[in-house]
Amino acid sequence: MTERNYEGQEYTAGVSKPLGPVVVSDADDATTVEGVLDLVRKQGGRVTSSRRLLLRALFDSKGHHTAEGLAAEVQKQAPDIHLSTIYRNLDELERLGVIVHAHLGHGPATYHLAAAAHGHFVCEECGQMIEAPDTLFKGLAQAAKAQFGFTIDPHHFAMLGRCANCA
Amino acid sequence: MTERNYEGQEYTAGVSKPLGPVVVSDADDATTVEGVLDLVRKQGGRVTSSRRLLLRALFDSKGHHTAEGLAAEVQKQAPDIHLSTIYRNLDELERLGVIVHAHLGHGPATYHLAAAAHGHFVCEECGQMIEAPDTLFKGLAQAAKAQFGFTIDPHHFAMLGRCANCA
DNA sequence: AGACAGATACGAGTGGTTTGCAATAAGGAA
DNA sequence: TTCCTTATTGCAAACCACTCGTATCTGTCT
Repeated sequence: MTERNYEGQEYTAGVSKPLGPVVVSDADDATTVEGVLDLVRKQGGRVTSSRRLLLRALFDSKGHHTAEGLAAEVQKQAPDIHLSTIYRNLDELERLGVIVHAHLGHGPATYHLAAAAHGHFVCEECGQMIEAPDTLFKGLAQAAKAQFGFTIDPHHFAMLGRCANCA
Repeated sequence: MTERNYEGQEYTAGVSKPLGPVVVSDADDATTVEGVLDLVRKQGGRVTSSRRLLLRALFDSKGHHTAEGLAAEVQKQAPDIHLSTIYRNLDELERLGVIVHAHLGHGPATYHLAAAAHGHFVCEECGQMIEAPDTLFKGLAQAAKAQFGFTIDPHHFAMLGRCANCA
């Protein structure tokens, strides 16, 4: 079946975790802001306020965020944080496997937590986006594997088409 | 970002069409350069040399072409033809349904004859591109339709993943 | 041949992202 | 605590893939 091809570790799906007071978590627990920051530190990275604020924004609203949107969110707390810093941190978090980005159309990329990875159907007419469970791609995954030895990653680019209303 | 080679991929699947000598075709026959030019004229457009050269480039090598690649090809014959003219003509030809464009990765879009439309699998590692017959997407199409009423168009964005070698 | 609209070359602008660099600051050592 | 190293930041500029405004040119119709 289709799996993440991003170089991250495994994530248990659907875990929800109280944030609570800032307590240093014990392990490689990438399901909280502080857990990820531990991971960052462990990889030789440094815990900075832009990093923490960015993670906060990502964890607070687990939807699809553009870099610009995240910057705006972060800048509510710290207006000096530059868009290029956001991009660099997003790259870093993606490298660590904490987040992934997807392209839903011709606009900017969108970022979300890797744990919430899924496919996307986007209507070419009205732009409506549907989050598609991986099970839908099972047949395609098998066919691609059988015919070409190709392992699909259905998360990265949206599948375009027409939604029920527009078709 | 890894370098990708969209250009020069061979056209393997689907319709293959003899070009034959340049003979003005009789009807809406979009399978030859002159046939398309007839269509252009019929739509109120004008037959210009950049249009003809661009079509020649598209018909001569039926692979995936970037705008830049096509410009280079056209400019071999007529160096003054500007990239913006290529873009405007590609738009026009797409509007007429003669060509389509696809996004195979993070680089520029690629254009090819609409008659040869197909899905694409692109390896995230090595960039290899596989042309996927539409039949492969049948299961996904049915599932998307059944679950969301969504009609997929599997041609526009590539399906990323890992090829047999890189997996 | 003349008129008119569509097409062109050129250059400048745009959106989204990346990069070079000097200044700053995190985190370990002393 | 202070020092040191080097990761990170802010800023400006560059970058890529287009897109657009405009004056000029050229098919096409008459």
